[in-house]
Amino acid sequence: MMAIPLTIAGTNPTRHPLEQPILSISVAHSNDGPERRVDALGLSKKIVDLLRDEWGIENLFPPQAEALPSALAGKNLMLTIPTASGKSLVAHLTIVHRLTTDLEGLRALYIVPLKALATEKVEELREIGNVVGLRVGLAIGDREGETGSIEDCDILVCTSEKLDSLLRSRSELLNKIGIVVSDEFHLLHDPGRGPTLEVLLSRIRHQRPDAQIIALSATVGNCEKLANWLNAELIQSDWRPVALHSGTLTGLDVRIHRIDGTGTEEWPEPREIQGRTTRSLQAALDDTVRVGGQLLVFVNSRASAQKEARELGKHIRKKIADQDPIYDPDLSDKWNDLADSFTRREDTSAMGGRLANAIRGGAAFHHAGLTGGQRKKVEEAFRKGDILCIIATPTLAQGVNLPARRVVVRDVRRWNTAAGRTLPMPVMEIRQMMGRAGRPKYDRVGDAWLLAKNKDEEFDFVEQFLLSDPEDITSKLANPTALRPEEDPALLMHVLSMISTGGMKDRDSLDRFFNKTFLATHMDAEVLASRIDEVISWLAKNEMITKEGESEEVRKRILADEQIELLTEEWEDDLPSWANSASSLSELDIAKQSSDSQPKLTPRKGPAIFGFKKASTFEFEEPETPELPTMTYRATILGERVSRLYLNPISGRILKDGLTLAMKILTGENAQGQVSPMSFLHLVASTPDFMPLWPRKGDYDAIQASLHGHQREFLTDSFDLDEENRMKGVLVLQSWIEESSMSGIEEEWGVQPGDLRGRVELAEWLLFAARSILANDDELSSMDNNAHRILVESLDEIHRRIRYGCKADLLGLVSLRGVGRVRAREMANLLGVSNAADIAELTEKDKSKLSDLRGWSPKLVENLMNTAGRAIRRKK
DNA sequence: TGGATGTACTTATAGACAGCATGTC
DNA sequence: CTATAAGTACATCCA
Repeated sequence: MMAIPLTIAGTNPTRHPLEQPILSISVAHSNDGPERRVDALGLSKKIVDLLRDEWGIENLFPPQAEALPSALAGKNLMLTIPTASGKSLVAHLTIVHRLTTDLEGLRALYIVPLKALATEKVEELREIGNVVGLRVGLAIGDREGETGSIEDCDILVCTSEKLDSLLRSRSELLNKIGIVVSDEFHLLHDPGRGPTLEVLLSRIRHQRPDAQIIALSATVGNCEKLANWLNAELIQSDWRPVALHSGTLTGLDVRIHRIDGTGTEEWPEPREIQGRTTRSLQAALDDTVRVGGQLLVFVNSRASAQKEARELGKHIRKKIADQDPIYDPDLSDKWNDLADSFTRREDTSAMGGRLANAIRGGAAFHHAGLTGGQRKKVEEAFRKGDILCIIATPTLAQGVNLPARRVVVRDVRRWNTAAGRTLPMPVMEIRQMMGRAGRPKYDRVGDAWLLAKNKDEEFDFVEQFLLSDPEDITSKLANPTALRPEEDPALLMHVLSMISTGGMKDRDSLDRFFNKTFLATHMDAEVLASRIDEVISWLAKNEMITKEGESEEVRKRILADEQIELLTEEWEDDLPSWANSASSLSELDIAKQSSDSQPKLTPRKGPAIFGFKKASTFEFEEPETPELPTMTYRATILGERVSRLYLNPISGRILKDGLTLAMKILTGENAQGQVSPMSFLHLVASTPDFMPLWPRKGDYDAIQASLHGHQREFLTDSFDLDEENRMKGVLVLQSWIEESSMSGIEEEWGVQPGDLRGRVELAEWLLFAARSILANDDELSSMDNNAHRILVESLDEIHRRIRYGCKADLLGLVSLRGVGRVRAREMANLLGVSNAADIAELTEKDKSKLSDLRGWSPKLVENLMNTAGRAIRRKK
């Protein structure tokens, strides 16, 4: 039962200039489709009651009605329907129903791409899980939630990376998994993060072939292919509970070119909104507020978001001052209160000030330069209807659910650093932004307009973004243009993880595993095999794994599997089903076997036989011969550490080399070098897991000076083209641990609060990783036990300094609850205290001195002394 | 006089996952 | 490799 969306795309014969819109109506479902009543699905009464009484749901939307019977029956499912049309309800109901009936005692995984989404899903699932006694746990990077919740819960909501990471130390986590939901499944396409999801799903299906998979995805070009890979029934629909009128805004002219909805909508006439032609956004805002709605504007840079927010805020203030009836003057007070909350003492960033300014006019901007807290406040204010408009970068579209009556997409192109120019954004992303228009339960229809400069551009936009299909999704697990294994970090990372903690310790197993990934559906098997060989050889050369020789046991297994294969003739299938995967061989495997007792390799043909071509600047290596299928591997201590720390193996290598050099410096073997906090910051900033910062024109002098002045302290000599960008990161982190204020760093380096926060977190993670690699390395500790101990302690110290953003003398204070870098410094300066014991023994005079400080109440001082007292007792 | 508008030139470019163990100002 | 818009400094216009 597959819903094929019917798209009527009629075009005007005189298409240009566009006097009439190009028509495209999507109608996906008729009303006499599958049963739509919730109480007819056989769900438990408790669930039906909750849906009716708490969530107000008695009837399903057509796509839900279509998907649920299969889902409840346990079939794999791929759902590609627009956001806000109730995808997750299908997943939620399937989970709670099956876990309380046929899958009782088993568990469910709900995989999402963003931490914020994880939190949102946990809340939804808890509500429904509570009524049937299912516990919901959360596993994301910064918070393990309630202790033990990962083991104890029935439903685990997690980010893909966190789950991948958890499986490296607790693979038994999968043992009781009965259902896996993969939300925002189209992210498989993302070069940075898609491979993790791909490997994760492959691994789950390998280990739990019977587990039900539910993939929730935005509309993509090749959804059949993806569904096929997942062995899933495809349900595809453009149906939306709130109709989406997508069109263009050219000057003041609004034309709708596409409607997605229930299929019963009327076609709106082209119209002209009121305002000035050169101020389209202001006109759009006025028009939106006039009908009582809110506006969401998408732009392609942070600066643009801030500028438009500033100007729209100013526009609104002016309208209110002019007593324009569109704008309610009473809102101003609310806006001022909200704005004040962004400029309190603790929040004195230039960014907070700009945000507050815009908010005084009822508009706000939203992008990743804001801190998590600032972003959340903006989202909250918009959701409550307190502010009228958000101008955002595209993040907002793929994050938490934040719909608006109307969306205007101002920019459809985006700067691409790799290409060095702007590129049109993917159709899918544009559609996701536009899809934010229309609030369920409040709006009958949502409008989404692409802002065009003229008719020409309007015509292009319609063709390119409104009427064309979204792009195909391809695997990013291997980089087709890579020349060296280093250019395939995803493959490096996941091959290492398979060997080290994934239980695949021979070449044949690896081959089988990767033959079942999505990558294998569109990469030549021989190319893939030689890529894996190259990666294995890199890992061996870099001391992450060792080759343990050929295994007779593996040889027997291969032969046995071949027998089964021949008997069942499964190999005729292009895509053998996962249930049989454990005993099926691809044609390649068979070709590699010979009939005599010892399996021998047949050399692979074709240009890819030597895999990565070596760039001439790198040392020439002997041509690689393909690995024997029976070759076995073992992870080294370093390899295992790197895998568990979730590091890119290249980062692991850089850290290990840097630490080795540091040891040599400490033992005197290397007399030129020096080890300082800068050494460690530079080391972690040199890894590919660290994200550099873009220097501004004026930063280069300071960066160059440091690059030369601190040369002796560097533990790694990366010849990276972006070493200046990395050095900027180092200098910003340096300012942070020297206790520069947020606004100071912002001023000096042009780094926004969210960016600083991000780099601090990265450095914290990588310093921890460095410490962990060092502490577990026998080779290094045997060089000199004392030097080793000193080095571990220095890494510890710099790790804590980064975490708290302070100099070393405050570390005894900031470890106390309620004390951060600012309070610690104030106390140290005023009273000369340096640890919990000092604080516990404050005299009355000290206490009153402290209370006199701005922001210090007597109550705060009292609490602090109690905390210090408890900390001391705990130590004893 | 102050705000809005225009011109020529320079400058900058979206985002966010991972360890570990508990709490900022 | 074919961009685009914000920011800056300064000029001009208008109520």
